[in-house]
Amino acid sequence: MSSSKLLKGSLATIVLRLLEEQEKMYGYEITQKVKQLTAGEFKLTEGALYPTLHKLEAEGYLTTETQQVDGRVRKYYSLTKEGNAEAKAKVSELEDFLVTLQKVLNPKLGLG
Amino acid sequence: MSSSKLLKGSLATIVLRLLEEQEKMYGYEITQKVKQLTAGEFKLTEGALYPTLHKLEAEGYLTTETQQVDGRVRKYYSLTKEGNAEAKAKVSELEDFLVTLQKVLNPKLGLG
DNA sequence: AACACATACCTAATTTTCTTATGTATAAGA
DNA sequence: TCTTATACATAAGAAAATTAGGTATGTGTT
Repeated sequence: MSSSKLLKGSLATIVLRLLEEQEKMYGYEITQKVKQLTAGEFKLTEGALYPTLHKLEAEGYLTTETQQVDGRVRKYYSLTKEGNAEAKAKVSELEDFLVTLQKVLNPKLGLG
Repeated sequence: MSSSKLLKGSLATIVLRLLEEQEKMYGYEITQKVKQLTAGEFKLTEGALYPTLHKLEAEGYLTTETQQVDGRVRKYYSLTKEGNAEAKAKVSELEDFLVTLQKVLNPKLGLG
């Protein structure tokens, strides 16, 4: 994920989250979805995305099926049962993290 | 920073932010402050912190002064003028990032 | 036809940033 | 004396990105 090099470590969570929303997605589609959702602020690079997808598949969180569309191959990813649980866990973990981060960035809010 | 291995890339921002709040801090103090602010959820390790402090100093964002307290050395860090600007910039950048991240994690809120 | 651009996949080298594991040294408390 | 806390530091390795390439098809433009 590019454009600010922040939040390294959240890409897998983002992918899992998107697949919760949308049953099946292919790699390129994911890059476009992120671009669209963030108005171009996150530019998910392929060098980051594909290895992440492969890793999630290897870990048993995603399954794939390949389709031919207009002569081009699309590899659709979807959540396995374990992937569904992992998605919930990871998103929850990330949200907790963001709340905690706010406590550091904005100490006064948390301590009165 | 430990305990969830998330948000790699935000440590420098956190350090700069804390030094905005408190004029002078030394390394160990920063680890304890983060621990306290996050109720132990973030465990800032020394292996991550010290190199970050050294880097920020090398970049001209921090200056140091050493003090002897109870026979132990403390190396106090404070923001330079450039460090002050960098702190504002980095915190702002991180906050923007978090807002954008929410759009991905919670698409429905952003798109109606 | 030639060319650029979008679609669609992929990997490898490098860099950044962390974790883990050490090492040094002093002070305080059991 | 031994452990824990304070206080600094570095080095090896892992994780996760960036950067930079590679292959291939379709579409639109000149």
